[in-house]
Amino acid sequence: MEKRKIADINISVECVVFGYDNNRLKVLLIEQKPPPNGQLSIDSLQASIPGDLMLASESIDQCLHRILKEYLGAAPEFLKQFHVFANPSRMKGLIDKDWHRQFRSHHDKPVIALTWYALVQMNNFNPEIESVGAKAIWLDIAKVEDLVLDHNLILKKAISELREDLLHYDIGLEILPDKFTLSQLQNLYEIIADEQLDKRNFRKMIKKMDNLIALNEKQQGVLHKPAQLFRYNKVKKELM
Amino acid sequence: MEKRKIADINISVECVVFGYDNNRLKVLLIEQKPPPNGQLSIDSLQASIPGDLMLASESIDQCLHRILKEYLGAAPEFLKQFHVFANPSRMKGLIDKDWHRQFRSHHDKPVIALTWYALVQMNNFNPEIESVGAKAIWLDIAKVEDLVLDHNLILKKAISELREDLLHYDIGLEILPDKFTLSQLQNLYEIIADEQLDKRNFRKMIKKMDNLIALNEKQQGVLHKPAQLFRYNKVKKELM
DNA sequence: ACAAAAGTGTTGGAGATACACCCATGA
DNA sequence: TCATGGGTGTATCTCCAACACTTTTGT
Repeated sequence: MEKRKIADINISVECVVFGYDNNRLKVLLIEQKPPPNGQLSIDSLQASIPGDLMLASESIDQCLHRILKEYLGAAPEFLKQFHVFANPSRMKGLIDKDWHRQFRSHHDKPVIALTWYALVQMNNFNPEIESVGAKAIWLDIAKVEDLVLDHNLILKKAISELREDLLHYDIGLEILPDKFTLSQLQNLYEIIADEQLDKRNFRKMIKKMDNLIALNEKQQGVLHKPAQLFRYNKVKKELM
Repeated sequence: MEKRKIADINISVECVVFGYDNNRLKVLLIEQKPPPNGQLSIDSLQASIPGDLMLASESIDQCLHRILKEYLGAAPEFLKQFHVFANPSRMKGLIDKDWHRQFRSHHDKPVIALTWYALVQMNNFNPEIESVGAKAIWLDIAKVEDLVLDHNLILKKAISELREDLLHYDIGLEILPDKFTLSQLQNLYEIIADEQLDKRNFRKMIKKMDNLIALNEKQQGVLHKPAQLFRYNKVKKELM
């Protein structure tokens, strides 16, 4: 084989984590804290999607789980890889390069990002704690502003992937609290599908699911007729 | 940031190229020729999917196009990225390692494969020529045997991806010759979907496509009633 | 005339859509 | 008693699936 120079690049793993609370679809974002040594040239710190470069000691999967452990405390059950971001211009601007040097690596190697999205029940995870050097926050997806690098694009693509997956997986099982009302479930579907649904038709549709269980229990403390609570009968499904 | 060792890996780009001929779905495979210096420890050379490591001088896209140029002579119009193969065991066996050292790189770094599939009109490409050090052949997908590394898995995943995409893209437009009969089109759909279709229902379905044009032309030299020929009205579609 | 594939419509059923009123609770 | 969201059934329409015979050509 002729002599040739193989590309020297880094791999990053990024995971868009979705949660649901108070009738809003939320995404987990990381705000880095400026380091004490103060070498930082970035004025206003933009938030990022949880992620990191893959380390020499780990596989892709291990890297993904390390990231989730760090920011969520544990790995969610629902994880799906959805895209590769390899556009050379994804880390072009000076601010992006500063951010990357500061929080990821001093190398200037190109980075190819492998991206997953995760669905979590927000009450089972408590990332509101501040971890070392970073703060995790849940933000309404409608209120996300400028993120670092191409993370807005990654988020956008994750949402569109989630939308496509809406009818293929039991999204509600993964993201709703253990007990929920049918209106909550419908609201979740409406947010993800980005369209209004007819209440009666929606109920006909979801009542075909045989893993949806009606409980002998009702909402409490609401200003109207209390809704019946439901839960999912959790059956493990295989993801690819 | 603490000191930490970033993973040192290589990226490979692999492209499963599908063609259609004589009522058979075909895939382009590469048979490497043993090099003259004879350092090869591999007895029977297995075929591989066209691909290569990404080089330092190129982007992912450039790498993909270099590979397609080398084996096809040109880049197909339809290209879709479909998966990332990063399982550490994908290059585990001794034969795999030998093959990789011989034809890809002497490094023993882990390789993450980014995979595309392509659809081509076989009569517009002529890869039957022998390029330097390798021979390209079209093989009926039903007759593919052992490939190198995890390329059987990559092919299998490509086929299942193609199957899922069958109803979302005009597969026939990309892969059939310019003029074709409705029976050819139906046969193509049947091979990909792996099920028999009803002729009348199929025609009802595909005649909804407004980019399918009936020609004033018929098949020639067949032993039965000659079929009408059709073509697609090519309208550029955007892939993601 | 025969062999071989081309070409062509209708019907029934399932599933999706559209739509409006009464109910239970807390304030 | 009022405000709020919870809960329910029917009629229509659209789409899909099943199904068989006639036509045109070459030999």
